[in-house]
Amino acid sequence: MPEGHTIHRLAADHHKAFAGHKVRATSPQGKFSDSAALITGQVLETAEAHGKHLFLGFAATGWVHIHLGLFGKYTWGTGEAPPPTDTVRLRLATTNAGANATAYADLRGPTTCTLITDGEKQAIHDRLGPDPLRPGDDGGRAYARVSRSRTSIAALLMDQKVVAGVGNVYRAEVLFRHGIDPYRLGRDVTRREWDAIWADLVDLMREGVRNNRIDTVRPEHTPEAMGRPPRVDDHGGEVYVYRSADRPCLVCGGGIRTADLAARNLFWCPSCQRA
DNA sequence: GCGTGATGTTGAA
DNA sequence: TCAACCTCACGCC
Repeated sequence: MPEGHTIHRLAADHHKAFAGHKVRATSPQGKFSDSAALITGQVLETAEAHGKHLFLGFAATGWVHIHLGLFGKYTWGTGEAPPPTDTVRLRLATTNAGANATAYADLRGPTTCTLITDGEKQAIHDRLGPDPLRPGDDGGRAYARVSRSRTSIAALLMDQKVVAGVGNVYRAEVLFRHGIDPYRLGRDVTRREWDAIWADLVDLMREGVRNNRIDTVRPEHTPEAMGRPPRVDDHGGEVYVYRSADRPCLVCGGGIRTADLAARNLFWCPSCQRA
């Protein structure tokens, strides 16, 4: 689940469910118990995302900083919350006992779930690059780094100091959509190419927030439009190359390749993506 | 029941 | 470059 679109969606969902409400916070799993005690009874003022970082704002107490890492997941529900399982790091629930349906959110498996100050939050923003999903963030700032770098564009896109929020799926897909070989060096990416990549990330990731999944295939290339069997993938969305090494390229019919790059799986179509 | 892998990041070697 | 961390679903006995 967790690339930037997931986190921005979570920020919006927290806002909708909890903003302006006193919350009840518990940590059945234990690691957040002390902080949960401080949060309980406080009003959630705001929820914000930058890249893959989620910030829940409680005026009196500071911010809850959450990073899902690779395994972190949220489960949402309305009505009476069932007894939490013992891996729930943080359960937030509304406190109104009246006629309104109560809401709860269970967080499991995050890399980070801690209480931080304004200053600590600012330090996180400072070390993150521009985020295609933050209005006003500037892709040109990312290009300043990309264009000076002898690192591959595939590695640069995953570097959160360069662009915040892109993960392994968007990385593979946006490079495919722009016909760029993942091993091309950053400094060999033109300004025009980068501007197109950035604009595309803005579109794709907004769509990702809307649908809560990653879809990158243009209508004319869907398996249906190409007369191929529909794709079944547990990640849920329709993609060109991510985890697709077992099927022909939707555009050229050639083989999708996969390789290790910096301990992550890379996917690309060598005939559609030229150096 | 056991082994595996996954949309991520950090910190030590 | 590598191990560590966090959780769960899936395939294969």
